[in-house]
Amino acid sequence: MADDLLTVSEVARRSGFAPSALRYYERVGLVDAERTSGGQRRYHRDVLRRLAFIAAARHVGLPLEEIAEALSSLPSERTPTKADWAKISKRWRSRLDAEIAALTKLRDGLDSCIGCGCLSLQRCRISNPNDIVAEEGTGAVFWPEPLHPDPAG
Amino acid sequence: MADDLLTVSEVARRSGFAPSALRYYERVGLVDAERTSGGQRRYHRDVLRRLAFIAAARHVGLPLEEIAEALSSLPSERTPTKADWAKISKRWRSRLDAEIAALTKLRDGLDSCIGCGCLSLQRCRISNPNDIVAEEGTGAVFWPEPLHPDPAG
DNA sequence: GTAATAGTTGAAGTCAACTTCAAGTCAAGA
DNA sequence: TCTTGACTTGAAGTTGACTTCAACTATTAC
Repeated sequence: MADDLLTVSEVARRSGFAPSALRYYERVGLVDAERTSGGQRRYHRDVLRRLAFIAAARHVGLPLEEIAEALSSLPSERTPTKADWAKISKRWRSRLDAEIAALTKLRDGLDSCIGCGCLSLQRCRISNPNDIVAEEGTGAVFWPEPLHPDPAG
Repeated sequence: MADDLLTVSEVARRSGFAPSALRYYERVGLVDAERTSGGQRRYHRDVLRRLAFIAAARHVGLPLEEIAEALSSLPSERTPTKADWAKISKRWRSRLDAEIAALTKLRDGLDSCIGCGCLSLQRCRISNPNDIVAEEGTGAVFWPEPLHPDPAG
């Protein structure tokens, strides 16, 4: 432990992820680790930053695949620099902005729907996603785009 | 079809949900339907409003269970009134506000984390959820509360 | 050296939210 | 009446993100 590498339980404790999750993340390529001669994992400190990023993204419901894609822009050999992280930050800002916008739209739409008393299903934005346009045969929907993946695949 | 009840395919078309999803929602108690003498489903128009609400909530990643709980405050027999929906709207406003706040915090935290150059893992909010407090033995995390369910149950 | 604790693997299980399938039944128009 | 398309069911399959298990091996403290 005088070494600056971390054991799996230490990483688990400090990242908040279960060891089984860490192994899973390694399997799918989200993080990696060195091995001792005996085959046990030893993590670089950098992994904590990666895991914090993963936790943040998971927390708001983003799928691992998307997270992996973002992280793939980080260099694997050297410790990522500020510029490396800035690139991810920039890309994610618009992603998060979109999510925030969708939620705001839902919240305000819900409010205005109730507030305006338009319970007739005729022109209410929230209560009438496909209904009006159904006559026109379009599949157009009120929502901007699917922000979360279809859980059923 | 002169009747004011809707067939499953019509509801599917107008709500955007697949028939199999509608059956599933019925099984778990999110929607209900009458039956013809032959056992086929016939939906009241009200179901479209319910389904629009479900679609909206699913769209932003909320789990069916939470949606079911919200909908359970609606009367099952009579058509829900403005006041009924207002109750849901009110409860959900704070839920959505929390979600929006979390995303905003993440977005701004990500920005400031990169912006401030604090890549030392010492005091960066986003990069350091558990790490600092780990020494104090707390499991405290930067994030306000889990907004999305653990996919692994 | 030895016990206790921590770690390893692969396979299988779990959960939500559905979809797909097979085998059949219903409803509506010509 | 009869055919065609819509509908029914229960059971099993799917996906993502893990967890749990069993059987075993490493590391560490004493």
